Amino acid sequence: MFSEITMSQRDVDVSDFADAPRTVPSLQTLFSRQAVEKFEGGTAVFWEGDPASHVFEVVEGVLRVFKIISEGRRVITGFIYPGDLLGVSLKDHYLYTAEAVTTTKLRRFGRTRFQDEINHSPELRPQLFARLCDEMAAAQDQMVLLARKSAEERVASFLLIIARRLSGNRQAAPVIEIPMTRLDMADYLGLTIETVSRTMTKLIASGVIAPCGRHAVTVCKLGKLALLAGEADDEDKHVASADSVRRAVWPN
Amino acid sequence: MFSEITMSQRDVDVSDFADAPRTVPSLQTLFSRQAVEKFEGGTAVFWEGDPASHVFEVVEGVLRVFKIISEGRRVITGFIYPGDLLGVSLKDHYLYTAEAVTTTKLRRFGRTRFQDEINHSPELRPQLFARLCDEMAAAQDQMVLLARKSAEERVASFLLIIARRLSGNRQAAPVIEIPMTRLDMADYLGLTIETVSRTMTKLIASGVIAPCGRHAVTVCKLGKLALLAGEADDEDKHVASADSVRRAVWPN
DNA sequence: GTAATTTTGTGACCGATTGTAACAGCCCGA
DNA sequence: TCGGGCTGTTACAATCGGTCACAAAATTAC
Repeated sequence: MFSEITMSQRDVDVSDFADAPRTVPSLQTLFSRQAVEKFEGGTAVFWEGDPASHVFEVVEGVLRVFKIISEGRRVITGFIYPGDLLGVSLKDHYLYTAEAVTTTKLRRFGRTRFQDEINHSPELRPQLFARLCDEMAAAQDQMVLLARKSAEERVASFLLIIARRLSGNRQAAPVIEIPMTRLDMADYLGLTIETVSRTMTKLIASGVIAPCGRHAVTVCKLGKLALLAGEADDEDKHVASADSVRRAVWPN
Repeated sequence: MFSEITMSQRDVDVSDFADAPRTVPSLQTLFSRQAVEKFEGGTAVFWEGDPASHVFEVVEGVLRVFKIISEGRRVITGFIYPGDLLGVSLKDHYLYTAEAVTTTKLRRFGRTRFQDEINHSPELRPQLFARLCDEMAAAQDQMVLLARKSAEERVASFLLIIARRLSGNRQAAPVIEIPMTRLDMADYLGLTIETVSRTMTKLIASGVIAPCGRHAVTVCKLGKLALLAGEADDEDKHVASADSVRRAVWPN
């Protein structure tokens, strides 16, 4: 049984698929033969509790992945972008609902067949593993955000997260597309729409970002944004890693 | 590169190690040859940012795994119990600090050698995968807790979580040992020690739990506790899974 | 193209949780 | 056995974000 996981591509190079038809198999090549399916915005791909029959690769569009707890409280655990995998799981049932935010194109793969392919390929396995691990790291960052960050820090963090997603994961792009609604942002950040709205207004007023239509902003002061997001404590961490005194010794 | 993950045993049967010396290799057998190391309470096993040199198996005791963000804000992402793995990662550096809560006994394994063993064993791989997936599911539950649950729901959820850990994962034991401090609980639940204290007092006053020494409580009304934890919405989820109309069709 | 509906923005007020502080209880060593 | 330090508890005030209400803008429907 697989646990339910959503995996982002992150550091996997997509180019080796486009350029080299018969070199090292990648997770992209695995899906490339499958038909592309289209989901309109607001449509569910699968629901929490459904039998976990397939694994998906996002070709185009953005999805939200969420859980509902009693009486309309919703928690979005992540947004899924092109190149990401969706529904990778060892469990028999999906642990969350996946819904298209924008019109989305997906490729589908039978769960059992997917597992077989992964198990039999020494090249694919580490790729899947790396994605799992990245996903776990992202989940931990999200826990930090939800547990200890202020409303302003959360919104700033969110903007940085999607900025990095858009611009091939490195160096945030100047213009950030925000396809999701304020309610999506709120449910992702553990806030209300009003607070998200107010905080966005505040960030605009302080000149950190500038509105760019309804569903996009321009980042004016990237450094300030990163500072507001609470990412300014890297010195401590490097000191920690360099401090060999505090490191555990290996008696073996 | 591996992401940083902490893995719990959950549904892995430990007995096959004790009873059958030479049958299917398990993650336990992998570590069983390694020397046991002892860490006093409050001692760090490794620090966030340290080179990720080893993977650990907890033999005895409880550990906390946490990240620090600027000026003393700490987030505990998980507690590690006997049978759990610690520090499994594809990254070069640990993503969090691991510290003994109580006096702890660990077995250590070189990261590279661990990866090799996993890669070469078709039996071990799914076990590790299953743990990763369980860990991911737990992380998502934690996100739900931090994003949308009230102080009372969080504390109730916490009590249930550790109750299930203690009693072999099924059916909470009547007496729950709580080896961690209020500060640990607070940093795990995204609250302050005062709120944790007040909420515990409230749960005691309402007769849901009863104090049992300083670091343990007796669960008097398990059903009420589960209710307070916000776990009473399973009907909805089963309805969702049965409703095949809403399920995505497979055009292939 | 206009109306209906949804989404977003903004203000006033409210409430849960936090911060501050004082105190009580426990553990440990002197 | 007696402090000293740490952990935990309780009370009260402060605050951040939530709730409520409504207006404006955007999107969709007709």
